[in-house]
Amino acid sequence: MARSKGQAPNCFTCQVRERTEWCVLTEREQELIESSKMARDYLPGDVVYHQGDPCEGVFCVESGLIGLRKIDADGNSVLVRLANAGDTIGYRSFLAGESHRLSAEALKASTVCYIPQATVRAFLQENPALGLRFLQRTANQLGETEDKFLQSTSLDIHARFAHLLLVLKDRFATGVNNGSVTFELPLSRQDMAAMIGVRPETMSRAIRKFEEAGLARFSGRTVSVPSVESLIDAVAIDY
Amino acid sequence: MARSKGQAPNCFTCQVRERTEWCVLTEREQELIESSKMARDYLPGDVVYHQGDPCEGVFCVESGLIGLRKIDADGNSVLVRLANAGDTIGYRSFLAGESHRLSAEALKASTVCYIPQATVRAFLQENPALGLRFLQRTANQLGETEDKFLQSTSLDIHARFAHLLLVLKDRFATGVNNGSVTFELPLSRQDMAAMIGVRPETMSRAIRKFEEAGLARFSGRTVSVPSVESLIDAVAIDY
DNA sequence: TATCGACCTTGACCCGGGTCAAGCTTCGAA
DNA sequence: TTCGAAGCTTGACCCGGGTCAAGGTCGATA
Repeated sequence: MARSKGQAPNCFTCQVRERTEWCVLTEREQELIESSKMARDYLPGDVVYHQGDPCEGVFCVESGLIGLRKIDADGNSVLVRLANAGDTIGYRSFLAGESHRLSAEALKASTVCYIPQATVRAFLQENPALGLRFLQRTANQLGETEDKFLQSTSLDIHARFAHLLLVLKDRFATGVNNGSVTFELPLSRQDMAAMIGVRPETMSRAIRKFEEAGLARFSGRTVSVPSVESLIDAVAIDY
Repeated sequence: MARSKGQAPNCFTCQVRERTEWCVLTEREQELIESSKMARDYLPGDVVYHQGDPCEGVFCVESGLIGLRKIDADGNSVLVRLANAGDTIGYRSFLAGESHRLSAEALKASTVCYIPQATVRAFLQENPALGLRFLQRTANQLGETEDKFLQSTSLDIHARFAHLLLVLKDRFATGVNNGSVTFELPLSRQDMAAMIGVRPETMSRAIRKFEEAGLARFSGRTVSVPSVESLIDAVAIDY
């Protein structure tokens, strides 16, 4: 499981602070966070929190990659969202005043800071800007999630898969060479399958189709997309 | 289309004020809203705003029922959410700083107040409590929408339909007589079909199945559910 | 009162993708 | 170095629900 880190990371030197919701805090408030937060390292597979756990604070990903997943009664796990460095997680449940609806699990080795409930609550009360940043973030995610729902009923599997690849590309591709991209998937096939709402068998078949169509090449977790344009077309066009 | 109302409603006498996010405003702030807002009446079918319209403020439903729908490229319309008296709508796009992603249309005769952008923006900046209320609301909806997505891939049509009926019952049923409920649907079959992600033909067949199974009786837009228990079972059990 | 257009229902057909079963690959542990 | 478990792939089969087409119902308008 997770271990405490040798040298604790520090919010002032945190590489991603500028890109988080917390950047609107004053110097004094940042000091407060610094003194109340706790940082830990997680290895792939380590769990940050379990769905159903009471929500006692929020977590800020300093580095690595965290997967948020829902596990249903039959044990099927669905990857709902990915959290990069800079993302704050667990805040939805915190804000809604519920226990965690999702589990958070490290997909890559990660460092995550824990910020206790009382600290967050106090900041939200006194600094409207922080709440507004979270409000904006939550509103955006709500829109995205609504779209995802609409897509799941209106688009067929191939379109959804193409869309997923485009999203993953934006997130994980380092560079593009005249339309062609290669990147490393941080996900198992099963997770990808669940993300677009299909069975693993169907995911396999979709991958084969994409290879045959020349839309993408898959080798283990490495994907290369010769033409991003074609992928974009595949979202819309039924072939 | 919409007409101005003879006697403008007033936020102080507004029947639903206590149940809205706005109830955290101070007396002075409520006066400000009162002076900057505009109320209108809408008849069924009237449009409050269209998807794609720039978002220039938020709307608060004083009475009636508003449907929020998404219309895709092929003209298919999907009812995404219902807004009762007391609900504020258009705030998601406002908060995310986008144009409206959905259209709002009166399903029953309704009175809706318009609160301009500048007013809302000012309140959010100065009164953290208002932002927190919206934050809580948005966080809840995000959770619900995520669940809806998960259900759309894990539950079959009958389970989803049963679930929809339970939700509509909670919203529109006036009373329950020892397990049996009768209520009036404010929706067309097409809208119900779109809500659970199926075609109208499939909705028809599902209705027939439910009648045959004795789960519910449909007559026009009137539904009666002899046993709420059985409906709840139908969500989980595959029959 | 007749007509038109939405909306709803029903039947027939078909296909996308779920299910089941078998074999393969990979990787970690003994 | 082998073993076993988990994950991935492939094939065969089948069924839920989409699609197409043909009425039916109802309310609004002339």
